[in-house]
This record gives sequence, C-alpha cells and structure tokens, in this order.
Amino acid sequence: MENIEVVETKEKSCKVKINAIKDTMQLLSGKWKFHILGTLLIHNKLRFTDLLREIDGIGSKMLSKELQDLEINHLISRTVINSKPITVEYEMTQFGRTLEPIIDEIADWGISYRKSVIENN
Amino acid sequence: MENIEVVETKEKSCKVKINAIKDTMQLLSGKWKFHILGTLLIHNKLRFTDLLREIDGIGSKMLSKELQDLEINHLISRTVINSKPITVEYEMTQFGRTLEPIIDEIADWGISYRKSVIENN
DNA sequence: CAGAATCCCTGGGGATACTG
DNA sequence: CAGTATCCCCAGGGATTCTG
Repeated sequence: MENIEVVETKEKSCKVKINAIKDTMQLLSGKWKFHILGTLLIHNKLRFTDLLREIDGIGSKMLSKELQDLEINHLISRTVINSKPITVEYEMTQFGRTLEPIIDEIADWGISYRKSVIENN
Repeated sequence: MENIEVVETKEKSCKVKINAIKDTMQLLSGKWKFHILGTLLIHNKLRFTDLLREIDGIGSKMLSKELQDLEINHLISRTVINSKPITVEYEMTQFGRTLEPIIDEIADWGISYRKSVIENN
C-alpha cells in the first residue's frame, strides 16, 4: 500500500515527464519540423533548393521559416558558401543529432504501421 | 565508388524513411496528441475530466476532438461506464502502446534538454 | 460527467511575384 | 540561388454555454 510520500513522488515524476514532452514538442511543433529533420539526418547536408525538392509539398516560405526556427534552437546550422550564385548549406548540429533517436523511432513506427495496414487488407 | 544501383537503393530507402515519418506524424499531428498519449501512458486509464485536469491548458472541445482522432486510429480505447453520472474511461490500446518508445524518447530528450539549458546559465 | 453546439478569431500556411 | 514580400484564406483552436 502506497503512503502519501510515494504517491506524491509519483505525481511529481508524472508532471516532470509531461513537462518534458511539452518542452520537446515546443521545439518540434509545426507541420514540417520532423520532415526537415529527418531529411537532414539522412542527407547530412543540403542546400535550400535541395530541401525544397526533397520535402514533398513544402513551399519556400514555410521552409524558410521552419529552418529559422530550427536554427534559433541550435538544432541545425546554416552556412553561406561564397559561390557565384550564392549557396547556403543546412545541416544538423551535434546538438540536433541528439534528436536522432526520436526521429528514428518515428520512422520505424511508421514503417511497421504501414506494414500492418497492408497485412490487414 | 558507388554504382547507380547502390545510389538508387539509397535514394529509395530515403524516401521510405521520409514517408514513414510522414505516416506517423499524420496520426500524431495536432497540438495535443503527444500530451494526451503521454498522460495516458503514465496513468494507464483516465476519465474525460481527469484528462481535462491533467493536461494543462486544453479545453473540452479540443480534448474531445483529439480523443476521437486517436480512437479512430485505434491508438486509444473509449469505454463507457454505467455509473450514475455516466463515466467514460480512456486508455491506450495494445496497438497504441507501441508508440511508447517514441513518447519515451521525446520525454527523455526534453529532460536532458532542460538540464542542459539550466547548466548553460 | 462527458461532451456537443455555437461563436469567434488569430495565425498557420499556401500561391505567386519580386530581389540581391 | 536563397530567400523576402504580399495577398489571402481557412481550419485549428479558444471561451462559453447547453444538454442527456
């Protein structure tokens, strides 16, 4: 039988976890964050136009905005290359790469989900 | 040096991964999905009002809608209890629990993120 | 208690055109 | 090429009230 302290401790750790989820999702909210991060994790380094082509459906406005969000939070880095037509490379920061387990879990889940949908038809 | 087939295979697996992310996020899009799932994973079984109280900031309309979304996709179950004032219990389905690794990763990341923010101040 | 209904409104986000 | 600027629209979502 649980005493009050144990219950309070459990309550507290719940809140911690929920708040942790809230914190993470704060950085990853938005329609395109996961797509961008996933794409950058796979390709390692991409230019603006590459991302535009790679991420199906996104427009330049949204891409630009989402990239800024991610950069502000130090999840990705932006490097301007001095080429004739100017070029910008985006890639995950070391910090950003700590998100890889999350992205991988999401991708893995999606793959088995699709399999299970196919099987049940 | 990579030959064309290898490159094509890599390209293909990229698309698969990106599409998998898209698939997963389709089910989990919306402002409150992760909070609800996290809360249900922790508490195992909760009534509507409990969720309303537990999830800070959500309103009954959004909660109701998000719960329906999750139920439609068989991630949670809805059970009506025949008590005097009617009562409804929500809990993760077995299928829904397969999302636990994702939720856990997100929570873990949020916890270390908060720690790193505190340390760097 | 569990929600549906109603009202309302901000901003997320799309399409297109423009610039350094 | 890498965005910014503009216009525009709707749906996501909040607050409140109502009902079985």
